[in-house]
Amino acid sequence: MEIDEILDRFYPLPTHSKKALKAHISEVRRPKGDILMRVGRVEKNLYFIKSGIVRAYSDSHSGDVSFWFGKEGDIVISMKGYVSGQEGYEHIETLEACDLYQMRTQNLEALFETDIHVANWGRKLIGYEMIKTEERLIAMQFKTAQQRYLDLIATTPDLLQRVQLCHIASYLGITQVSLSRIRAEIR
Amino acid sequence: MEIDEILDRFYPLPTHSKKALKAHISEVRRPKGDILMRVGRVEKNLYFIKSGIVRAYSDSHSGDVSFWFGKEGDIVISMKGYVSGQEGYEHIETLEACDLYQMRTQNLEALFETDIHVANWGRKLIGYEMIKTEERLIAMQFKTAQQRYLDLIATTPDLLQRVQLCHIASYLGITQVSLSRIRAEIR
DNA sequence: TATAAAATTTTACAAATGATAAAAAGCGAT
DNA sequence: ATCGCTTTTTATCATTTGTAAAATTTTATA
Repeated sequence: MEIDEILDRFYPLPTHSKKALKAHISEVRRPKGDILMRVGRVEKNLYFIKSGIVRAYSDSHSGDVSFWFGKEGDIVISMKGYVSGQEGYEHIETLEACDLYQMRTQNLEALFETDIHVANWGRKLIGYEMIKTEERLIAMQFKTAQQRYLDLIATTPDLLQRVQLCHIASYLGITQVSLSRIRAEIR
Repeated sequence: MEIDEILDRFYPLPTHSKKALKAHISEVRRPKGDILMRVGRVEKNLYFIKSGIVRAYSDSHSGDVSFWFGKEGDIVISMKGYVSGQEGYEHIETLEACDLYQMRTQNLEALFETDIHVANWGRKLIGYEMIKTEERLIAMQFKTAQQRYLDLIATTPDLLQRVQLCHIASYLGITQVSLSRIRAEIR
Protein backbone atom coordinates (compact mmCIF):
# COMPACT_ATOMS: atom_id res chain seq x y z
CA MET A 1 0.00 0.00 0.00
CA GLU A 2 1.41 3.36 -1.03
CA ILE A 3 2.01 6.11 1.49
CA ASP A 4 -0.58 8.46 -0.05
CA GLU A 5 -3.31 5.91 0.38
CA ILE A 6 -2.25 5.17 3.96
CA LEU A 7 -2.17 8.84 4.99
CA ASP A 8 -5.65 9.36 3.51
CA ARG A 9 -7.21 6.39 5.28
CA PHE A 10 -8.96 8.16 8.11
CA TYR A 11 -8.82 11.86 7.43
CA PRO A 12 -8.69 13.74 4.11
CA LEU A 13 -5.42 15.64 4.29
CA PRO A 14 -4.95 18.68 2.03
CA THR A 15 -2.08 18.36 -0.43
CA HIS A 16 0.29 20.69 1.42
CA SER A 17 -0.16 18.83 4.71
CA LYS A 18 0.43 15.51 3.05
CA LYS A 19 3.55 16.92 1.44
CA ALA A 20 4.75 18.17 4.82
CA LEU A 21 4.32 14.70 6.27
CA LYS A 22 5.95 12.96 3.34
CA ALA A 23 8.97 15.24 3.54
CA HIS A 24 9.86 13.42 6.77
CA ILE A 25 9.04 9.90 5.64
CA SER A 26 11.55 7.43 4.26
CA GLU A 27 11.18 3.84 3.16
CA VAL A 28 12.93 0.99 4.96
CA ARG A 29 12.91 -2.80 4.68
CA ARG A 30 13.05 -4.99 7.77
CA PRO A 31 13.58 -8.75 7.88
CA LYS A 32 11.23 -11.18 9.56
CA GLY A 33 11.74 -11.29 13.34
CA ASP A 34 13.10 -7.75 13.57
CA ILE A 35 12.26 -5.83 16.74
CA LEU A 36 10.83 -2.41 15.86
CA MET A 37 10.11 -1.25 19.41
CA ARG A 38 11.09 -2.36 22.89
CA VAL A 39 9.56 -2.19 26.35
CA GLY A 40 10.99 0.62 28.44
CA ARG A 41 12.13 2.77 25.57
CA VAL A 42 10.83 6.10 24.35
CA GLU A 43 10.72 5.25 20.67
CA LYS A 44 12.19 7.77 18.27
CA ASN A 45 10.38 6.46 15.19
CA LEU A 46 6.97 5.41 14.03
CA TYR A 47 6.07 3.42 10.96
CA PHE A 48 3.38 2.91 8.36
CA ILE A 49 3.18 -0.59 6.95
CA LYS A 50 3.55 -0.77 3.19
CA SER A 51 3.63 -4.56 3.21
CA GLY A 52 4.03 -7.28 5.83
CA ILE A 53 2.63 -7.92 9.25
CA VAL A 54 3.79 -7.09 12.79
CA ARG A 55 2.64 -7.77 16.32
CA ALA A 56 2.75 -5.85 19.59
CA TYR A 57 3.21 -7.85 22.77
CA SER A 58 3.87 -7.47 26.46
CA ASP A 59 5.83 -9.71 28.78
CA SER A 60 4.03 -11.93 31.24
CA HIS A 61 5.09 -14.56 33.73
CA SER A 62 4.18 -17.23 31.18
CA GLY A 63 5.77 -15.99 27.96
CA ASP A 64 4.58 -13.03 25.94
CA VAL A 65 1.04 -11.86 25.17
CA SER A 66 0.19 -10.44 21.76
CA PHE A 67 -2.40 -7.69 21.95
CA TRP A 68 -2.26 -6.05 18.53
CA PHE A 69 -1.51 -7.04 14.94
CA GLY A 70 -0.69 -4.51 12.25
CA LYS A 71 -0.67 -5.09 8.52
CA GLU A 72 -0.73 -3.19 5.22
CA GLY A 73 -1.98 0.34 5.80
CA ASP A 74 -1.69 0.31 9.60
CA ILE A 75 0.38 2.69 11.66
CA VAL A 76 2.92 1.26 14.09
CA ILE A 77 3.40 3.35 17.21
CA SER A 78 4.39 2.81 20.77
CA MET A 79 1.14 4.08 22.23
CA LYS A 80 2.46 5.54 25.48
CA GLY A 81 5.31 7.31 23.74
CA TYR A 82 3.10 8.63 20.97
CA VAL A 83 0.59 10.04 23.43
CA SER A 84 2.65 11.16 26.37
CA GLY A 85 6.32 10.75 25.53
CA GLN A 86 6.70 8.03 28.13
CA GLU A 87 8.39 4.64 27.96
CA GLY A 88 6.41 2.01 26.11
CA TYR A 89 4.95 -1.08 27.73
CA GLU A 90 5.16 -3.14 24.55
CA HIS A 91 7.53 -4.84 22.17
CA ILE A 92 6.72 -4.74 18.48
CA GLU A 93 8.27 -7.27 16.10
CA THR A 94 7.88 -8.12 12.44
CA LEU A 95 6.26 -11.48 11.70
CA GLU A 96 7.12 -11.25 7.99
CA ALA A 97 9.72 -9.29 6.06
CA CYS A 98 8.21 -5.80 6.00
CA ASP A 99 8.38 -2.74 3.80
CA LEU A 100 7.84 0.22 6.07
CA TYR A 101 7.52 3.96 5.81
CA GLN A 102 9.54 5.44 8.64
CA MET A 103 9.11 8.80 10.36
CA ARG A 104 10.70 10.43 13.41
CA THR A 105 8.16 10.93 16.19
CA GLN A 106 9.76 14.28 16.84
CA ASN A 107 8.99 15.50 13.33
CA LEU A 108 5.37 14.40 13.58
CA GLU A 109 5.01 16.18 16.91
CA ALA A 110 6.39 19.35 15.38
CA LEU A 111 3.74 19.16 12.65
CA PHE A 112 1.01 18.63 15.24
CA GLU A 113 1.93 22.01 16.69
CA THR A 114 2.01 23.90 13.40
CA ASP A 115 -0.46 22.23 11.03
CA ILE A 116 -4.08 21.93 12.19
CA HIS A 117 -4.88 19.34 9.53
CA VAL A 118 -2.09 17.08 10.74
CA ALA A 119 -3.30 17.58 14.31
CA ASN A 120 -6.80 16.48 13.33
CA TRP A 121 -5.40 13.64 11.28
CA GLY A 122 -3.52 12.43 14.35
CA ARG A 123 -6.65 12.82 16.44
CA LYS A 124 -8.72 10.67 14.06
CA LEU A 125 -6.01 8.05 13.75
CA ILE A 126 -5.83 7.47 17.48
CA GLY A 127 -9.61 7.57 17.65
CA TYR A 128 -10.06 4.68 15.25
CA GLU A 129 -7.51 2.65 17.17
CA MET A 130 -9.43 3.51 20.33
CA ILE A 131 -12.72 2.17 18.95
CA LYS A 132 -11.10 -1.08 17.85
CA THR A 133 -9.46 -1.52 21.25
CA GLU A 134 -12.62 -0.72 23.18
CA GLU A 135 -14.65 -3.19 21.11
CA ARG A 136 -12.04 -5.87 21.78
CA LEU A 137 -12.09 -5.09 25.48
CA ILE A 138 -15.87 -5.47 25.57
CA ALA A 139 -15.58 -8.77 23.66
CA MET A 140 -13.02 -10.00 26.20
CA GLN A 141 -15.42 -9.14 29.00
CA PHE A 142 -18.50 -10.99 27.84
CA LYS A 143 -17.83 -13.24 24.86
CA THR A 144 -16.56 -16.78 25.18
CA ALA A 145 -13.17 -17.68 23.73
CA GLN A 146 -14.96 -19.60 20.96
CA GLN A 147 -17.03 -16.56 20.02
CA ARG A 148 -13.94 -14.38 19.95
CA TYR A 149 -12.21 -16.88 17.67
CA LEU A 150 -15.22 -17.00 15.33
CA ASP A 151 -15.28 -13.19 15.27
CA LEU A 152 -11.61 -13.18 14.34
CA ILE A 153 -11.93 -15.54 11.40
CA ALA A 154 -15.00 -13.59 10.24
CA THR A 155 -13.31 -10.18 10.32
CA THR A 156 -9.67 -10.93 9.53
CA PRO A 157 -9.38 -14.44 8.07
CA ASP A 158 -5.95 -13.67 6.57
CA LEU A 159 -4.51 -13.41 10.09
CA LEU A 160 -4.94 -17.16 10.52
CA GLN A 161 -2.84 -17.77 7.43
CA ARG A 162 -0.09 -15.32 8.31
CA VAL A 163 0.32 -15.54 12.08
CA GLN A 164 1.33 -18.46 14.29
CA LEU A 165 -1.44 -19.92 16.42
CA CYS A 166 0.47 -19.28 19.63
CA HIS A 167 0.21 -15.56 18.91
CA ILE A 168 -3.46 -15.82 17.93
CA ALA A 169 -4.14 -17.71 21.17
CA SER A 170 -2.59 -15.07 23.42
CA TYR A 171 -4.34 -12.35 21.39
CA LEU A 172 -7.62 -14.10 22.21
CA GLY A 173 -6.62 -14.36 25.86
CA ILE A 174 -6.36 -18.16 25.98
CA THR A 175 -3.64 -20.79 25.83
CA GLN A 176 -2.65 -22.41 22.60
CA VAL A 177 -4.04 -25.71 23.87
CA SER A 178 -7.45 -24.10 24.41
CA LEU A 179 -7.33 -22.64 20.92
CA SER A 180 -6.59 -26.07 19.49
CA ARG A 181 -9.60 -27.48 21.31
CA ILE A 182 -11.82 -24.73 19.91
CA ARG A 183 -10.52 -25.33 16.40
CA ALA A 184 -11.19 -29.04 16.76
CA GLU A 185 -14.74 -28.43 18.02
CA ILE A 186 -15.90 -26.20 15.19
CA ARG A 187 -14.27 -28.37 12.52
CA MET B 1 -13.93 19.82 39.94
CA GLU B 2 -14.14 23.12 38.09
CA ILE B 3 -14.22 23.27 34.31
CA ASP B 4 -10.87 25.12 34.04
CA GLU B 5 -9.10 22.38 35.91
CA ILE B 6 -10.76 19.67 33.81
CA LEU B 7 -9.89 21.30 30.50
CA ASP B 8 -6.26 21.68 31.57
CA ARG B 9 -5.88 18.07 32.69
CA PHE B 10 -4.05 16.67 29.69
CA TYR B 11 -3.00 19.56 27.51
CA PRO B 12 -2.14 23.15 28.44
CA LEU B 13 -4.70 25.21 26.54
CA PRO B 14 -3.97 28.89 25.89
CA THR B 15 -6.48 31.28 27.44
CA HIS B 16 -8.27 32.13 24.22
CA SER B 17 -8.81 28.46 23.33
CA LYS B 18 -10.14 27.71 26.76
CA LYS B 19 -12.47 30.68 26.45
CA ALA B 20 -13.67 29.42 23.07
CA LEU B 21 -14.47 26.04 24.61
CA LYS B 22 -16.15 27.50 27.67
CA ALA B 23 -18.36 29.68 25.49
CA HIS B 24 -20.15 26.50 24.45
CA ILE B 25 -20.27 24.82 27.84
CA SER B 26 -23.22 24.96 30.22
CA GLU B 27 -23.78 23.32 33.59
CA VAL B 28 -26.49 20.72 34.14
CA ARG B 29 -27.55 18.50 37.02
CA ARG B 30 -28.73 14.95 36.42
CA PRO B 31 -30.34 12.61 38.96
CA LYS B 32 -29.05 9.17 39.83
CA GLY B 33 -30.05 6.57 37.24
CA ASP B 34 -30.32 9.06 34.38
CA ILE B 35 -29.36 7.80 30.93
CA LEU B 36 -26.89 10.19 29.30
CA MET B 37 -26.31 8.21 26.11
CA ARG B 38 -28.02 5.30 24.36
CA VAL B 39 -26.96 2.52 22.03
CA GLY B 40 -27.76 3.23 18.40
CA ARG B 41 -27.83 7.00 18.72
CA VAL B 42 -25.48 9.61 17.36
CA GLU B 43 -25.17 11.64 20.53
CA LYS B 44 -25.48 15.40 20.21
CA ASN B 45 -23.78 16.22 23.51
CA LEU B 46 -20.71 15.37 25.49
CA TYR B 47 -20.05 16.03 29.15
CA PHE B 48 -17.32 16.75 31.65
CA ILE B 49 -17.98 15.47 35.15
CA LYS B 50 -17.91 18.14 37.84
CA SER B 51 -19.11 15.71 40.49
CA GLY B 52 -20.63 12.23 40.56
CA ILE B 53 -19.91 8.96 38.83
CA VAL B 54 -21.21 7.33 35.66
CA ARG B 55 -20.78 4.03 33.84
CA ALA B 56 -20.72 2.97 30.19
CA TYR B 57 -22.14 -0.43 29.35
CA SER B 58 -23.10 -2.63 26.43
CA ASP B 59 -25.90 -5.13 26.20
CA SER B 60 -25.12 -8.82 26.29
CA HIS B 61 -27.18 -11.99 26.31
CA SER B 62 -26.78 -12.14 30.08
CA GLY B 63 -27.55 -8.61 31.24
CA ASP B 64 -25.33 -5.62 30.67
CA VAL B 65 -21.56 -5.32 30.81
CA SER B 66 -19.91 -2.24 32.29
CA PHE B 67 -16.67 -1.37 30.53
CA TRP B 68 -15.90 2.14 31.72
CA PHE B 69 -16.45 4.29 34.79
CA GLY B 70 -16.14 8.04 34.75
CA LYS B 71 -15.86 10.34 37.75
CA GLU B 72 -14.83 13.86 38.71
CA GLY B 73 -12.69 15.36 35.95
CA ASP B 74 -13.44 12.73 33.30
CA ILE B 75 -14.96 13.39 29.92
CA VAL B 76 -18.09 11.48 28.93
CA ILE B 77 -18.33 10.75 25.22
CA SER B 78 -19.90 8.16 23.00
CA MET B 79 -16.62 6.98 21.49
CA LYS B 80 -17.86 5.99 18.05
CA GLY B 81 -19.81 9.18 17.62
CA TYR B 82 -16.97 11.35 18.88
CA VAL B 83 -14.49 9.76 16.51
CA SER B 84 -16.48 8.99 13.41
CA GLY B 85 -19.98 10.40 13.81
CA GLN B 86 -21.46 6.92 13.89
CA GLU B 87 -24.04 5.37 16.21
CA GLY B 88 -22.71 4.42 19.61
CA TYR B 89 -22.45 0.87 20.90
CA GLU B 90 -22.85 1.89 24.54
CA HIS B 91 -25.29 3.18 27.07
CA ILE B 92 -24.03 5.64 29.66
CA GLU B 93 -25.93 6.17 32.91
CA THR B 94 -25.34 8.11 36.09
CA LEU B 95 -24.70 6.03 39.20
CA GLU B 96 -24.99 9.04 41.48
CA ALA B 97 -26.62 12.42 41.08
CA CYS B 98 -24.16 14.28 38.85
CA ASP B 99 -23.15 17.85 38.17
CA LEU B 100 -22.04 17.97 34.57
CA TYR B 101 -20.60 20.44 32.14
CA GLN B 102 -22.43 19.97 28.88
CA MET B 103 -21.27 20.78 25.35
CA ARG B 104 -22.68 20.12 21.89
CA THR B 105 -20.48 17.72 19.93
CA GLN B 106 -21.08 19.86 16.89
CA ASN B 107 -19.55 22.91 18.56
CA LEU B 108 -16.48 20.97 19.63
CA GLU B 109 -16.03 19.63 16.10
CA ALA B 110 -16.19 23.15 14.72
CA LEU B 111 -13.42 24.19 17.09
CA PHE B 112 -11.31 21.20 16.04
CA GLU B 113 -11.36 22.59 12.50
CA THR B 114 -10.46 26.16 13.41
CA ASP B 115 -8.32 26.05 16.57
CA ILE B 116 -5.14 24.00 16.45
CA HIS B 117 -4.80 24.00 20.24
CA VAL B 118 -8.26 22.51 20.63
CA ALA B 119 -7.43 19.94 17.96
CA ASN B 120 -4.31 18.89 19.88
CA TRP B 121 -6.21 18.94 23.15
CA GLY B 122 -8.74 16.53 21.62
CA ARG B 123 -5.91 14.39 20.32
CA LYS B 124 -4.32 14.09 23.75
CA LEU B 125 -7.58 13.45 25.48
CA ILE B 126 -8.41 10.48 23.29
CA GLY B 127 -4.82 9.29 23.58
CA TYR B 128 -4.93 9.03 27.35
CA GLU B 129 -8.22 7.13 27.14
CA MET B 130 -6.54 4.85 24.60
CA ILE B 131 -3.64 4.01 26.91
CA LYS B 132 -5.98 3.20 29.77
CA THR B 133 -8.10 0.99 27.53
CA GLU B 134 -5.11 -0.81 26.03
CA GLU B 135 -3.67 -1.49 29.48
CA ARG B 136 -7.00 -2.92 30.61
CA LEU B 137 -7.18 -5.09 27.50
CA ILE B 138 -3.72 -6.48 28.20
CA ALA B 139 -4.70 -7.13 31.82
CA MET B 140 -7.80 -9.01 30.64
CA GLN B 141 -5.60 -11.16 28.42
CA PHE B 142 -3.04 -12.33 30.92
CA LYS B 143 -3.98 -11.45 34.46
CA THR B 144 -6.25 -13.57 36.61
CA ALA B 145 -9.55 -12.15 37.82
CA GLN B 146 -8.11 -11.94 41.31
CA GLN B 147 -5.12 -9.90 40.10
CA ARG B 148 -7.43 -7.56 38.19
CA TYR B 149 -9.52 -7.06 41.31
CA LEU B 150 -6.45 -6.35 43.42
CA ASP B 151 -5.26 -3.87 40.78
CA LEU B 152 -8.62 -2.14 40.92
CA ILE B 153 -8.65 -1.67 44.68
CA ALA B 154 -5.05 -0.47 44.51
CA THR B 155 -5.62 2.14 41.80
CA THR B 156 -9.21 3.28 42.41
CA PRO B 157 -10.34 2.16 45.87
CA ASP B 158 -13.18 4.69 45.91
CA LEU B 159 -14.91 2.77 43.10
CA LEU B 160 -15.66 -0.05 45.52
CA GLN B 161 -17.45 2.36 47.81
CA ARG B 162 -19.42 4.11 45.10
CA VAL B 163 -20.33 1.42 42.59
CA GLN B 164 -22.41 -1.74 43.01
CA LEU B 165 -20.48 -4.98 42.94
CA CYS B 166 -22.50 -6.34 40.01
CA HIS B 167 -21.06 -3.50 37.89
CA ILE B 168 -17.56 -4.03 39.24
CA ALA B 169 -17.84 -7.74 38.42
CA SER B 170 -18.81 -7.21 34.78
CA TYR B 171 -16.11 -4.52 34.51
CA LEU B 172 -13.61 -7.15 35.61
CA GLY B 173 -15.02 -9.63 33.10
CA ILE B 174 -16.38 -12.07 35.68
CA THR B 175 -19.72 -12.89 37.28
CA GLN B 176 -20.79 -11.44 40.58
CA VAL B 177 -20.52 -14.89 42.12
CA SER B 178 -16.89 -15.12 41.06
CA LEU B 179 -16.21 -11.69 42.49
CA SER B 180 -17.79 -12.71 45.79
CA ARG B 181 -15.53 -15.76 45.87
CA ILE B 182 -12.46 -13.60 45.26
CA ARG B 183 -13.49 -11.14 47.96
CA ALA B 184 -14.00 -13.99 50.41
CA GLU B 185 -10.56 -15.45 49.61
CA ILE B 186 -8.55 -12.30 50.19
CA ARG B 187 -10.47 -11.37 53.33
C1' DT C 1 -38.38 0.30 64.73
C1' DA C 2 -40.51 -2.69 61.44
C1' DT C 3 -41.00 -4.11 56.95
C1' DA C 4 -40.11 -4.73 52.28
C1' DA C 5 -36.95 -4.39 48.64
C1' DA C 6 -32.46 -4.61 46.87
C1' DA C 7 -27.79 -6.10 47.05
C1' DT C 8 -24.47 -9.44 48.25
C1' DT C 9 -22.84 -13.87 49.67
C1' DT C 10 -22.99 -18.76 49.93
C1' DT C 11 -23.74 -23.40 48.24
C1' DA C 12 -23.83 -27.17 44.95
C1' DC C 13 -23.04 -28.73 40.62
C1' DA C 14 -21.71 -28.15 35.59
C1' DA C 15 -18.86 -26.32 32.03
C1' DA C 16 -14.80 -24.04 30.44
C1' DT C 17 -10.08 -23.27 30.68
C1' DG C 18 -5.28 -24.11 32.34
C1' DA C 19 -1.00 -27.01 32.99
C1' DT C 20 1.68 -30.55 31.55
C1' DA C 21 3.37 -34.13 28.79
C1' DA C 22 3.49 -36.63 24.73
C1' DA C 23 2.22 -37.58 19.98
C1' DA C 24 1.46 -36.00 15.39
C1' DA C 25 2.02 -32.95 11.68
C1' DG C 26 4.39 -29.43 9.11
C1' DC C 27 8.54 -27.30 7.26
C1' DG C 28 13.22 -26.21 5.77
C1' DA C 29 17.86 -27.57 4.64
C1' DT C 30 20.71 -30.79 2.78
C1' DA D 1 13.41 -38.29 0.52
C1' DT D 2 15.28 -37.83 5.11
C1' DC D 3 16.80 -35.58 9.19
C1' DG D 4 16.08 -32.18 12.68
C1' DC D 5 13.46 -28.58 14.33
C1' DT D 6 9.22 -26.06 15.08
C1' DT D 7 4.35 -25.92 15.33
C1' DT D 8 0.03 -27.97 16.30
C1' DT D 9 -2.91 -31.41 18.22
C1' DT D 10 -4.37 -34.76 21.59
C1' DA D 11 -4.97 -36.64 26.19
C1' DT D 12 -5.18 -36.30 31.16
C1' DC D 13 -6.06 -34.16 35.35
C1' DA D 14 -6.39 -29.86 38.27
C1' DT D 15 -8.26 -25.36 38.73
C1' DT D 16 -11.10 -21.63 37.65
C1' DT D 17 -15.30 -19.76 36.38
C1' DG D 18 -20.33 -20.06 35.26
C1' DT D 19 -25.28 -21.16 36.42
C1' DA D 20 -29.01 -21.51 39.43
C1' DA D 21 -31.07 -21.23 43.74
C1' DA D 22 -31.15 -20.17 48.51
C1' DA D 23 -29.50 -17.61 52.49
C1' DT D 24 -27.86 -13.53 54.39
C1' DT D 25 -26.88 -8.70 54.76
C1' DT D 26 -27.72 -4.01 53.62
C1' DT D 27 -30.58 -0.23 52.30
C1' DA D 28 -34.69 2.38 51.81
C1' DT D 29 -38.89 3.73 53.50
C1' DA D 30 -43.23 3.64 55.92
